Amino acid sequence: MTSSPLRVAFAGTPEFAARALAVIVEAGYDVPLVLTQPDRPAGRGMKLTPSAVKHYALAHGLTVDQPEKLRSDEERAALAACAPDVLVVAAYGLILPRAALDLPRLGCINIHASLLPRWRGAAPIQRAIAAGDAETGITIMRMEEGLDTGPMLLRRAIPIGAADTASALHDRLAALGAECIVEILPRLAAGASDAVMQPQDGVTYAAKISRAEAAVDWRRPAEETGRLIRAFDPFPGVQATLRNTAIKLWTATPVATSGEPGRVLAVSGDGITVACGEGALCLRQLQRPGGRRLPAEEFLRGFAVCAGERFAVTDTDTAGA
RNA sequence: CGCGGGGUGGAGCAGCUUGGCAGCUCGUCGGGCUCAUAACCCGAAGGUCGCAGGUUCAAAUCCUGCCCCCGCAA
Repeated sequence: MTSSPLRVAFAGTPEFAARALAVIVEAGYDVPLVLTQPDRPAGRGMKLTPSAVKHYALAHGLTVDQPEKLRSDEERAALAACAPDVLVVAAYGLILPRAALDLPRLGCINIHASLLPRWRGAAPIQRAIAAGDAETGITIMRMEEGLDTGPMLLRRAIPIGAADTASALHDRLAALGAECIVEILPRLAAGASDAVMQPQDGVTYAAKISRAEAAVDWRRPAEETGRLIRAFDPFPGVQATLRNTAIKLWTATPVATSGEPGRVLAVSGDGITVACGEGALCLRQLQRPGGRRLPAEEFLRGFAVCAGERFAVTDTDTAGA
């Protein structure tokens, strides 16, 4: 793109990373190698499925390497051989050992979907929504051996809307991350060294989403559960149990009434109002096993719910049976 | 061959096990009633029962193949 086009190797796996790769390619950089995770069994039937990054790379004639890890010289051979100026890493899912970090002439930089040092780690988008953060953003940083601890090159914030789901926020952050990476590459090529150390205060970690978190706890405040539902949309979804049937909750808005946690307070085409530990949630979009997400009105046609019924409050609570 | 549910008027579902008139709730349209009123009553329209083949006097239902959607799991 300039007199000395950068050789930009890329490492990433899901859709978030694919967006960044796309703009790097479109910006005209020489991308000699794309690293992505090995094809994994995924989806129904557990068919071996290539990552979003691999999909893009192959469609654009890029060279792809899919090592299990990057610990051995052999696994790093392709990366070493392509002699990149810089390695851009985005949601790759593999630890880069020092030997890998030292390979590119200008080092490795990472696109992270949070305002570091808040939400270092695997699930920054979901954690930011679940915690009720007013804003989040993208941080481009130089990579070190620590988990998302490197000095920051660029940091850009966006607001989190009151109705934002992880899906919606992911898309905006992916676009922002893509913007940021093509903004920073020329500066890096010009020898910029204006990286800022991350502050020691305000460090939090965004743990991976665990299965257990997907079960709704009606004893929690309605506001908190409402945020969790948005944070876990589309994956893994927040699950409730009524009459022994697993029901996923997709859209829910906190309302001011209250009652015994799990108790159905009101039912209308507008939604199903369920009491929480603090306040209540009006469930507006639900899904039962084998079914699609449905607006409350349509859901109720196939699964009648009456005021006074009670959702199971814990895993061992059979009241919802 | 990871496990499982499903495709039936516009929407959501039942019917399939044990083959025998296409059913329910909602919506739509027409009429009635007139403070149960986001109600009630009467009537009507609207469906190649996912696709293709097979068995049968007869298939939404049983058999075979295919397409599509979804839950679990990862």
